Amino acid sequence: MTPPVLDLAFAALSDPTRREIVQRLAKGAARVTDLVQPFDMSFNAVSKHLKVLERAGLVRRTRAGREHHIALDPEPIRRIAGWASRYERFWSDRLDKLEAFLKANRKRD
Amino acid sequence: MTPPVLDLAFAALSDPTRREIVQRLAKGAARVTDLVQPFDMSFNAVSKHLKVLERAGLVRRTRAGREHHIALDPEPIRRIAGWASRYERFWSDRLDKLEAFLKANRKRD
DNA sequence: GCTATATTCAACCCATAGGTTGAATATATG
DNA sequence: CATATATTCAACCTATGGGTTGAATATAGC
Repeated sequence: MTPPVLDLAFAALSDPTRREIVQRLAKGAARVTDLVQPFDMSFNAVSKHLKVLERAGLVRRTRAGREHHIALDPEPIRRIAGWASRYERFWSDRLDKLEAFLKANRKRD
Repeated sequence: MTPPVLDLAFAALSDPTRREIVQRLAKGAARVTDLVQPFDMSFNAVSKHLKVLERAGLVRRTRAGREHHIALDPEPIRRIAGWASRYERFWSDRLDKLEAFLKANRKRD
């Protein structure tokens, strides 16, 4: 049973619009309207993207009157980095590995 | 124009079955049949997952007769790690950031 | 050459994703 | 109070995802 936290985080970040929002939020929290502004897309579309980010835990929402303040929560990104780091060892010697495999499975003649 | 390489890699890794396949491949290349075995799922379903991983560049396929040998290409994972590392700074001081934001936007009375 | 094995291709199904538009809701402000 | 602003909710549309089954294709081995 893999907890779905990585599922949601990876899925949320697979959309370029959402990654752009995350990047924007790295510079500081913002209101929904502020986040809509750079995009050529309806307000509602961005609002939906924010809900996806929120569900994935990448973003926290605090209501202040009629305004919602959206702040980055980098914890899921940290989890992703942790997951990816398991393959660091690979980043240097993948060609060696492939070679070794091909050698091991070479037809014996 | 963000090249879609991260889109594809993040999307591919959002599925737990595919992450499991990647993990399995970290131990060495394998044939399609070998990769199907651990899953309670049709051969064709796994074959489709492999195509997704291949399209995302996470996996390389070399045909050897009727067998296809699937090997991990960790480069996209490296790219993801690079993307995520931009938020490392955040991993320690996000609470400070949130606090600062709330303070800055506190109603003046 | 015939049969078994490894694999993809194609068609289909249903759920979800990403976008739209048109309300509804809640809070500010003159 | 009336109106403008900030935001979600709901319904809809089309495309894609993940799975199935049933071929088709290519290679291996007797």
